[in-house]
Amino acid sequence: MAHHHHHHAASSSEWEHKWGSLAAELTAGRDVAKQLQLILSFTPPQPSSSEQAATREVLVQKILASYENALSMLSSSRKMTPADQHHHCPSHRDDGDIGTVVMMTMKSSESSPPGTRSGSPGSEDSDHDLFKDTTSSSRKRKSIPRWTHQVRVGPGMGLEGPLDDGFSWRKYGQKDILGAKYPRGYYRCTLRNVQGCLATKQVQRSDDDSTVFEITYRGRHTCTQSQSPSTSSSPAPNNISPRPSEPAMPPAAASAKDRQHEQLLLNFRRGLNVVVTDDGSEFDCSPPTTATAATTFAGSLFFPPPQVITTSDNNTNISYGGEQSTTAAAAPPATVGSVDFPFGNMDHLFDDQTTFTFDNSGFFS
DNA sequence: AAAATTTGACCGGG
DNA sequence: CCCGGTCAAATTTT
Repeated sequence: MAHHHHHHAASSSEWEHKWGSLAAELTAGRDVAKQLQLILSFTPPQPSSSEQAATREVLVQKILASYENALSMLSSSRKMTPADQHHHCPSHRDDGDIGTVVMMTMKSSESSPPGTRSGSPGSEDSDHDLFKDTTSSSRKRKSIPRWTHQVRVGPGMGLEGPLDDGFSWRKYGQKDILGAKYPRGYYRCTLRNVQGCLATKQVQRSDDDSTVFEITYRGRHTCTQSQSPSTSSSPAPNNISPRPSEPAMPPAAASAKDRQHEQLLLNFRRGLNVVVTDDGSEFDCSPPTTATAATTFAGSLFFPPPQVITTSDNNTNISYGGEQSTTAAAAPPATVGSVDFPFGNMDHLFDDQTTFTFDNSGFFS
């Protein structure tokens, strides 16, 4: 009954494949757990059930800790050697959960040299971020914030996923990518010429799973996009992909700013310190040493108050400390990660003396 | 008619 | 020179 396929090579890749899927799945779980934690933190304090609130937090924290531990174990046990460009589909959940964010990756200075593998975008991660050393003063100056969502659309269902982030895009190009089965579509914010919003995104259909889209965003919206989602209660039936080899066709839906905030908060939660120059390019800055003021923000736990540093260079430095994280004592992710903070050109919006005020939703004003 | 997409040219980094 | 990202004219969609 049990097949003992222990062919050295063949099953090896399969093993790696499974391994990658595992990592991806874990990462996804962790992210979702983080979201839940976030949501909980936003929940207004219920005096009547303060105990339950505490319990909930504890529970979520345990879940998160489990994920973190599993991930760290996984990564310590085996580091994903980029030997083959095998692309693993990130998740196999199907319980009616369609059109969901599967995974998000953030890389600033990602280089894709024309070498062995660069064909498959989204160099697999699933662990890297925790151990990124940011402590080095780091003056990388040139990288435009870039993060990738992997989105899966369900057949026959209206795609409500982040394929539509609530923003309106205009396609300005399409390119065949070497080694990719499907062309890559280039989109930019419709209000580029109106408000100078430099946000762009590119959509790439996955090579093997045509239900998976890799959406890479570059730059953050500076425009005041209308979220106006409540136009009609009955969302028009959107055809998902009319023809093959067509990357994506985002309809229109809701929650623009919500999503934005959500993402921003997620970014925050991962711990970061960011600098934005007037150029629009981002700039790493030294981690905030004032971890002493680990005040509870947004009603509860994690991130310490933000630190806004404005240089005389008309550059705006927004630095954030890492998370305080009360996770299991085993794996303290107290390391401060470096994440790009994608603001567009804030030059128009702020002066070098503008004071940023972060509200509960993580945004500024 | 106006707005959005298509598609080859163009351009810059590696 | 190759590859990927963008421009812009032509063309299609609304």
